[in-house]
Amino acid sequence: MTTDSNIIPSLHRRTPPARLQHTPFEPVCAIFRQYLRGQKQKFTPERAMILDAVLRKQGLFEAEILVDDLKKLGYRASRATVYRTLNHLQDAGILKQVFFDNKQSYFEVIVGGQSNDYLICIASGKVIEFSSQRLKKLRDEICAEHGFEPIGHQFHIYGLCAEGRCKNDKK
Amino acid sequence: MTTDSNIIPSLHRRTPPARLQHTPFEPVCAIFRQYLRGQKQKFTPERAMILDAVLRKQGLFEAEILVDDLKKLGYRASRATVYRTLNHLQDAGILKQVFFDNKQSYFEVIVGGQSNDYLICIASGKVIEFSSQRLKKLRDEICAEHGFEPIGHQFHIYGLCAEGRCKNDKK
DNA sequence: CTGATTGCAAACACTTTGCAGCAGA
DNA sequence: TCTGCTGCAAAGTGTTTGCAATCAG
Repeated sequence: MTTDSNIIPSLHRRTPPARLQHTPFEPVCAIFRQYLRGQKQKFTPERAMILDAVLRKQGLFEAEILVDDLKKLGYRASRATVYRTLNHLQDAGILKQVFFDNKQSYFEVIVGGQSNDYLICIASGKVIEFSSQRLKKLRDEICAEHGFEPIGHQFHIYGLCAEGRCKNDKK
Repeated sequence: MTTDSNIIPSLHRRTPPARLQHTPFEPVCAIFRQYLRGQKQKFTPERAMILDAVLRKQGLFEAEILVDDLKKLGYRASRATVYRTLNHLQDAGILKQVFFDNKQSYFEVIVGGQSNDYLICIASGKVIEFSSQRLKKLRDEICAEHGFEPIGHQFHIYGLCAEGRCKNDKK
């Protein structure tokens, strides 16, 4: 009860330095553990570390960035494990995968299942997140018209932000 | 004026069989030629064949499928040329690239710049296209609120279609 | 103790690129 | 003729997978 070992599995695997110094996360951790239990899967230190790193992110992030983040945090987890865990977190309903381009995909913490929408500036690359009740309502109406049961959605608007408009004046 | 050679460049390049048997397309061809002219690029037989194949598609299609289509049509164009031409068609405003997953991207003829939206069944894989004026209006309102100038958008709703709902009853 | 998990590196699949030869304008 | 285009195959990239060693429950 004194160490965090009752929450986080012992973190000694093949490499020593990796270590979670704190109780990594709040109720999300519980969600993940419950999900894993249901799948007869294990809550390993690697998974704990990855979840911790994920929960530090704001908005969208790439898998590769997360790999770097882990290194910077002093955690150790192979690229393969990161990818595998991201998929699990998605299945657990904690993350959502988002597609913008054909190079890579992005992830976003959703936890509750809320979905965010984006304005993406094609000039500056800036991504503005927004959330709209009207959009959700419209979505449900459209689904109803098509006998479709919505689970999630993504709404990406491509264009120019104020800044991008300036940068792009040549065009 | 009797042969189509005044529209389509001679189709003899390295391999003989490839040949466009007909005037391949309507005004879209003109759009593409004009675009190419503006870019000091050439309207080659390969590009004509690819445009022809593209205009036969309905809805979304993958680049790889198009490569196959070309073979089936008796046209010959290397994979590289197909990919390069798809990019040009996109720049010309004839095609739009769409991202659903991290495996590949999809294309869709837009020609006018209209954008379609999709209901995607996560169980059956079915994709229902729809178009909504209300959505476009809402989009513009949202952009206005954020000082954003919209150029295009994609709206993907994930969920279960009637058929998918049945298939998915186990869940 | 035993099945699940990890790390590594090889495998993958889609897409892009370098280059030498060919061809549209 | 002079750019620009094509095909080929090699290179790129993000992601997945096979496998032996290792660990969580």
